[in-house]
Amino acid sequence: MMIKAIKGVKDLLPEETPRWRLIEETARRWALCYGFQEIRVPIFETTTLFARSIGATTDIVEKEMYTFADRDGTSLTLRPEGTAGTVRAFIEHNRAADPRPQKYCYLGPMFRHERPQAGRLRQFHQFGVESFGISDPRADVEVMSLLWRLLSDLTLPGLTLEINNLGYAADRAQYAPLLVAFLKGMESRLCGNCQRRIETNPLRVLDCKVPECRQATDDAPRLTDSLSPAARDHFERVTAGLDAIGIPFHLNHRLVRGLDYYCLTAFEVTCSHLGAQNAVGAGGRYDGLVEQLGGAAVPAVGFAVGLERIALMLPQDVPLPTIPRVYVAAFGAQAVDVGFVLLDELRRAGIPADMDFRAASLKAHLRQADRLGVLYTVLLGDDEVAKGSAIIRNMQTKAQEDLALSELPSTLLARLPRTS
RNA sequence: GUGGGUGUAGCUCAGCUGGUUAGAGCGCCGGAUUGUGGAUCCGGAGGUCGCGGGUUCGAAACCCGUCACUCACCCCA
Repeated sequence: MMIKAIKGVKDLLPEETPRWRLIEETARRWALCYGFQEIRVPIFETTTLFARSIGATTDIVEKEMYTFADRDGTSLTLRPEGTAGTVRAFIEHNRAADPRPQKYCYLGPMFRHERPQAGRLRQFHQFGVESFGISDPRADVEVMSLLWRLLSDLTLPGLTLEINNLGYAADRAQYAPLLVAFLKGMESRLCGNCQRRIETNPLRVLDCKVPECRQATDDAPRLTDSLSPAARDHFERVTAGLDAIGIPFHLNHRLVRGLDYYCLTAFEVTCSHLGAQNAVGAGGRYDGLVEQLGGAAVPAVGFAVGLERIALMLPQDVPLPTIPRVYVAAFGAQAVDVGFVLLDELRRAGIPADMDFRAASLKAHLRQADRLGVLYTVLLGDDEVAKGSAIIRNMQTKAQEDLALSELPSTLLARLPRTS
C-alpha cells in the first residue's frame, strides 16, 4: 500500500517553487518597504486563543480546527489563521511598551479542516500584516495600499478592492434588529441558507450569492444609516485617503467579514479568474481584539492573503529569476576524477555548477547539460587532462575554446551574467 | 457534513451497442553519429485499465460496493 499525502495538502514540486518564491519575496519586499517587520510565531497554540479571538461560534472554531491533546492533556490547535498568534505574541512580549510603530508581517502555513476545492486546502499558506496601536484612519489606508500594491506588482489580472464600514459593535447591535425585522418579512423569498442565517448571522444574508436573495435584500435597511458619527468620520477619512494616493476601490455595503473581531473598515480583494473562492485577500480593523485577549486597549488593522489563490492567478508567463549555470562534462578514466575536483572548485568560486554522475559518455553529458538549460558546458576528456586544459562550450552559440584548467573558475565567473 | 464529475503508460487522453495479443501524442531508453546537446529518421522499454465483488462463454466497458482525486454548496484567505 503506497503511502500518500493526506487529503487537502499539496506537494509543491521543484517546477513550482520558483513561482512561490516570487510571490513570497514580492510580499515581503513590499511589506518591508512599508515599514512592516517580519514576525514568526508558532504554528500551534493553545486552543482557547483561537476560540477567544476568532469567535467561539464561527465555523472555523466550531468545526474546522485541527485540535489535539498534548501529553498533559492541554488542548492545542494548529493555527487556522495568523492574527491570533501575532496578537498573543504582541501582548506576551509587551510590545505596546515599545514607542516605535508596531507593524508586523508574517508568512506561513495555516490549517483548517474543510472539504478541499479550487483555491482551498487544509494546509494552506497566508501572508498577512498587522498594524498595532494606531487608530488613525491612515493606518487603514496604509494597509490596504500595501495589499493593493503588492498584488498589482504581481500583475494579477482582474483585481477589485471592495470596502465597507462595519461600524463599532454597538452600531451593529443597533442595526441588527432592524435588519432581522426586514428579513423576517422577506423570509419566503430567501434561500434555505439565508432563512437559517436570519438567526445565526443576519448580516451575512446581504452577501449571499443567490440572485433572488440579493434582489430581496436590495431595499433592506442599511448599516450605513445606523452608524455613529465617529464611525462615519473614520470611514470618510479612509476613503479620502485611498483617493489621495490613487487606490481604486468600490464601496460594497453588502461586504461582511466572517470573523468576530472586525470593526469599522472591512475590505476584500477579489479576482475575476479564480473560481468560486474569488477572495484573494481580505482584512479590516479589529480595535477590540488585543484587549479581548488580555492586553491593553490597543487598536489594530491588518489583512491576510491566500498564497495558493495568488499562485492560481499568477500569469503563466511571469518572468522568473533564473540562475546562469555551468555543467561539467567529464568523461574518460582520468577525466572523471579531475572533473569532480573541478566541479567543487567552481562551486567554491561561487559558480552554480552541476554534473550528472550517471552519465559516462560525452553525448549523455551534453544531453543532460541541454536539459538543465546551462549557459556553458566544460568539456573534459582524457586528452584535455593530459594537456592540463579544458574546453568551454557556449551552449547557445556552440562556440568552444580551450582554457587552462587553472584559469577556468575566474574565466567562467567573468563570463556568466550577474544573477537577474 | 451535502451534492455533481472523473479514475486506462511517467504526463495529456482515445478506446463504438461487452468480442482476439488495450492504443495515440508527448516524454524516456537505444541506434543512425565508438569525443559533441536540441532537429529528423529508425528501433525499443513501459499497463494489477483505482480497488473488491457480481452478471456473462467473454468486462477497461454493464451492476453493486469501496477508495482516491476534482468541482461546487456551507464557510473562508
